[in-house]
Amino acid sequence: MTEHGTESDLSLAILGLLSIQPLSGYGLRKIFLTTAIKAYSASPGAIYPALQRLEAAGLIEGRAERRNTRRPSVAYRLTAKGRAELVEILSRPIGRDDVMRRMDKLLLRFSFMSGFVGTSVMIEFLRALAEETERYRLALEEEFAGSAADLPFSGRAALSLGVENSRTVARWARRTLAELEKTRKT
Amino acid sequence: MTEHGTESDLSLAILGLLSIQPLSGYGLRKIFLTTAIKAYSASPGAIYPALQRLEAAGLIEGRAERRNTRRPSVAYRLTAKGRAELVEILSRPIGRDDVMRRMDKLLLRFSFMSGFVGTSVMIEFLRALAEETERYRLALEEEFAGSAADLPFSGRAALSLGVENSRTVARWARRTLAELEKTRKT
DNA sequence: TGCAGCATGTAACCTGTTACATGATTAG
DNA sequence: CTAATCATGTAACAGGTTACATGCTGCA
Repeated sequence: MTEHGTESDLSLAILGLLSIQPLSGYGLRKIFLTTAIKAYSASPGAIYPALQRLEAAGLIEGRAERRNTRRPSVAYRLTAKGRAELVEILSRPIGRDDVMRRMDKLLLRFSFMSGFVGTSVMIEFLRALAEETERYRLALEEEFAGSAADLPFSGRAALSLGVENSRTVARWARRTLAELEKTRKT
Repeated sequence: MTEHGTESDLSLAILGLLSIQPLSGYGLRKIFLTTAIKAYSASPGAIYPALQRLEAAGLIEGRAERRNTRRPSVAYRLTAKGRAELVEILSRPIGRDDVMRRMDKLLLRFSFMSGFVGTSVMIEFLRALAEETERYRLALEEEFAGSAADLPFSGRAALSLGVENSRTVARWARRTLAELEKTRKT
């Protein structure tokens, strides 16, 4: 089930960051502005409403800091429910659609996994990602083989970048999987 | 300037496809459902309103086919204004933000270029893409070097996939650029 | 005759963008 | 004291998602 207003990329990024440390809205903004967690809107018009939604859903909880001023900053942290929700999101199976259209979100999910879900979940995630991505790459290559002759130069080239990107992701997933399994045995 | 309702990925995909051949709403849907132009919503709730917006803006024009039935299908084609608009969109400069957050749109743009804009525009596009992507890759690598020690395993791994993806794109851009320049000389 | 696929559309809802507004704190 | 930065928010708008609704056409 899970409450509403909890399913966007931005919400996931917020939950993930708050799982590491409590942060204010502004603290989140700075992270979105200055680190590689790009792609997730840093605009106040997105962040503050998202925080309100997450708090209304009981997934995060804000405590006023700097009590003695009229404009207190609020440090948010995950609630137990929020932690459970994050685990649930991180543990979801990977579908073909995720690989085709939501690779960014998959990466975001993976980046928050360490220490939050067990190694077996991470292993399963990477295994499924490698498999689905390979499958998708094969489909793209078939399409390429079938239609390359009809496509203009730029269409053909764009499609072939799609193939290469899939290759890069699948290779990364297999390599990371191997690293993880090595660590586990040690 | 350019009218409203014309700037989304979906609108660009529609303009691009109609620049190749006239299509009905359903024809567009089928393409989104069955080819590599994934990532662009195939749902009627997105496509039909988008077509209405583009027609209202004077960029496309629908002609009723199958006149004698009560539910005619409508074949849309680009107007002169729509062609001009598409050329303008395809020719826009590439910014850092595009490379960080809108790579899909850049690829979509490139895929429609052949025959629609001159070789010099394509060359400039690829040159700028390679350059910006390289720059971005360097920034990611710097960030990786600076924070890898603090990051948990999965965060580090996700960041390193970001680096590899940038490498793949930059390499593709340089290679495609070389191909294009060779073709030109022939 | 009835079902699958062709074909078009609407309405409610959700969330991000842009632009604006406000006040507090700190460094020069 | 004043400018930059910290810090939080709202409102209008745009566009996509989901779900629903409708009717036609060809075929078994």
